[in-house]
Amino acid sequence: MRADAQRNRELIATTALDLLARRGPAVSMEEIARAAGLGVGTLYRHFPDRQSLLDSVAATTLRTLLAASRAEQSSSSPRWQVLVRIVARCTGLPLALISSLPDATRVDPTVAELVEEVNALLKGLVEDAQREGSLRADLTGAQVVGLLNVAVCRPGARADDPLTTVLLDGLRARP
Amino acid sequence: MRADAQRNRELIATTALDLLARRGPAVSMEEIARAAGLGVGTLYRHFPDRQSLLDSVAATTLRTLLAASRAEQSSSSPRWQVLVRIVARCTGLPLALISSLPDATRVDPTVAELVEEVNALLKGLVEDAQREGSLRADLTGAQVVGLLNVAVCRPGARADDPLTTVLLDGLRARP
DNA sequence: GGCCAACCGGAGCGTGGCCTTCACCTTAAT
DNA sequence: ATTAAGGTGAAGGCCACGCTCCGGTTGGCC
Repeated sequence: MRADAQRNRELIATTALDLLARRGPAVSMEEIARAAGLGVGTLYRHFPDRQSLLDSVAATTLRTLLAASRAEQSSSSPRWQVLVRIVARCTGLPLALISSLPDATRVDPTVAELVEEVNALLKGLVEDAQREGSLRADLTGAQVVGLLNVAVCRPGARADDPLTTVLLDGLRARP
Repeated sequence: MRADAQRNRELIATTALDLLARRGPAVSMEEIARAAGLGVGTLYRHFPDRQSLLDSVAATTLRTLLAASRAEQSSSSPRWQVLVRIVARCTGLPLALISSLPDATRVDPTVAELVEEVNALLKGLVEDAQREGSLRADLTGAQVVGLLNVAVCRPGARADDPLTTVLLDGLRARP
């Protein structure tokens, strides 16, 4: 593969991720192309169609997140700290957008599996934190993961958002 | 006006509000018509175009909310209780959707003014609660109103949502 | 009951945006 | 210099949505 081709392929992926995170899942191919400083045709040279581009971005992002989360998980820090760090990593990622907004039947099986793994890891972590006594115990693991999804994986979210801060404080166990 | 016409007009308004709250601001005229058990033509008999229907729904909703909020505000309850009750009333209303999602220039001036009034009232209430010592003081009134908007006025939100509960707990002042 | 105007229905038109293609041009690599 | 891989963006095709319109229906009134 030619050097410029590889550069452009990565440029497309990172630009698409950025736009998806900032403007939501409805970004058009032309928007991505313009933001990357390329023509639309170039996008189709690298990805057979729009869905493939989205799936590729989602898979890469999820794999990175999963690896980082596993590393974080095997640390000896309190589970609460681990959870906070993972949440910080997740903020702004278009995870919920990719996993739930397009009807769940059409998603790439690889992506679906990765989403499942991330959710399972998060759920386990939440329940561990509850056993540790640092996270409020009046919600199920699935509920916590669900509310993190809608609060944290929304377009434009940032790790130092007031919403993220307040939400994490609200998840802390009460004395 | 004939009796069935008035019934249908109200049916359209309530159905549209319900769908906007549950499915977001992109609901089509045909979706609203189907959900109301009517034809599309009937919608256009009562509202000249889609925007008018949305504006009408928004104005009615905002007026109701504003009246209820003012009543609540003049009660003698702690400001925190007042705020919680108003938030409960707001959950699920497509307020942010109507006020911010369509570019702010095209909104009906009446709606824009009502949104402004609601936001001002909320901001004042938040600041009063901060002075009262019941609401955390490390955020500006505008920030709190902003996060309430995205958290509470999202499609599918409910007053007993885990997210709403956790968020309110996170807004409580710490001992 | 009978009349009429108001009302309802939903197929269909026009439009705009979006994905995708393709014929031609550019450029990296040898 | 050569050549094949890569890039371009205007044009095509498609689809969903807003909106219209006319034939059928229904409520109000004498």
